Amino acid sequence: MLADIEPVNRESTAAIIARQLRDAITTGSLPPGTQLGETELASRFQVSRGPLREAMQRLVSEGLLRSERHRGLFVIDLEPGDVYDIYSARSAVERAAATRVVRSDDRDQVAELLDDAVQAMADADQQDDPTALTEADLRFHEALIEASGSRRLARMARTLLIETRMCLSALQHTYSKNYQGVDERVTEHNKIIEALRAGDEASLLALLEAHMDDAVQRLAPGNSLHSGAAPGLTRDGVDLA
Amino acid sequence: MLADIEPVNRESTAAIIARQLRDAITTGSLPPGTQLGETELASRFQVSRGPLREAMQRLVSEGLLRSERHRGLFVIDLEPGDVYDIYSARSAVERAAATRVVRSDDRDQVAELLDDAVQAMADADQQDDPTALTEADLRFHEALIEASGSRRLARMARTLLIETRMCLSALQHTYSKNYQGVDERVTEHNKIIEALRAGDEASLLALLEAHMDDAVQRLAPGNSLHSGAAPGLTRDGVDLA
DNA sequence: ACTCCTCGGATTGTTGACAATCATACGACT
DNA sequence: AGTCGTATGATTGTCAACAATCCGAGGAGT
Repeated sequence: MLADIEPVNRESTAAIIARQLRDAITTGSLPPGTQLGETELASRFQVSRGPLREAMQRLVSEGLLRSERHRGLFVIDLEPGDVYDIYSARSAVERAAATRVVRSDDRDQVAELLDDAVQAMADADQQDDPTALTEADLRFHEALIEASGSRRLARMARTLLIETRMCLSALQHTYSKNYQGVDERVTEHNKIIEALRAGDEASLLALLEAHMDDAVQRLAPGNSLHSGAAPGLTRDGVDLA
Repeated sequence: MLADIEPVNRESTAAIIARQLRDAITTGSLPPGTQLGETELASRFQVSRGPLREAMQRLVSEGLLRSERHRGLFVIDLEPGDVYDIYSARSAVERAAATRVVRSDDRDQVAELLDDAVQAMADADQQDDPTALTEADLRFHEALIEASGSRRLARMARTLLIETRMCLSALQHTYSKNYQGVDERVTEHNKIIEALRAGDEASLLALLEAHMDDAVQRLAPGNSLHSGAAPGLTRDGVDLA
């Protein structure tokens, strides 16, 4: 009857602004290294500097902004080692999510959601739309994590997926030229869904891990997920900023 | 020579206050459900409400505080399902950390750090000091994560370990009465170190996973990590708050 | 030409005051 | 008695002004 009409205002101003800032970083409106001028942003959001600063502090604690005292807040710069770090963390989070999903009863429903995303990937591929392809790819992983039903995994993944997008934008050149990998990527996703449907946990996790490893290989060849802890400033000095 | 004298002020006020708030939540000075009155806290920190609010927004985005508009900020209440959620997320994060450590060259150094923690656990056990025992236990896991060298894993783990402590405080009764498990716990940790020293990744990960599973069993029997996704409001309605 | 100093503009950090909302107690009405 | 409406106090949300700091330009001195 009168369900889900509960939320009146409930969302704080800082939360709204924070979300918009995240979106701006995600879409590239705020590229890495950008300083966030308080006065300008405040007037753009039609609020005072107070609520804006509160919102920005949220992104600082999420690791999307870095704060330099008396100097300002900047969108983080991704260094080469971060590619590995991000994908390593994503691998952990998504593995946990997959584990929870494959052990649940809704795995078939989830599999269908994932199918949709992969279908969208294939479509985007046929239309030569690399942006849509990445979007669909990430939607796949978002759906997987959301399906896990874990607030904490979802929160961690949100930041990681934004950072993933930042990586992809920064390495766009490397990525679009590496265009031969699309079939492989679609196949990998499909195999994952297959294992999920079959309830084959071991295969599912192995495939997922391999998938993440392939992804990091495509982005930063040489930085394997299997290559020991914290490669740090590894290979070439490609500045991802 | 003149190393590590670089940081002059560099840490923002919000960061300092946020840390203190985290500590207060960790130690139980701010129990779950507590409302954080701004005026009182501000005067206690000797700052205005502005910086305090910024700090609190950080904890909100970390999930340690929950915000109700026009009503205030409260320390989160842990519901029964959260025990599973927290340990499931921790399992993922620590697994990733362990993977990175076992593949690195410093595994022996790390193993020694972990040995210290386990030794402290044994000492605490002999002195019948359950608080020190848990502290040492958590120090073990903190050391493991820090050794991974991943900023992101460390950030995620920080929150999770605080929430773990909240669980332990809330379930103190269940825990101290379950006092028979100490030997088992020490043994589990030692086996983990052993596998790490041996460089046996498969064993290490299996042991770690089993260890986390045992932990959740001790705290919330019936909620297995192997029991499907999102048990949610599972068994008895034990209010962890 | 180079370095150092100084000064001005601009930006961030902090504060206290004001507006809006909530919670509680009290009283009127059915 | 019970319920609804109202007023009051307290708390949160927002703002604009003030203080502190940083950055760059310009000039004096070597």
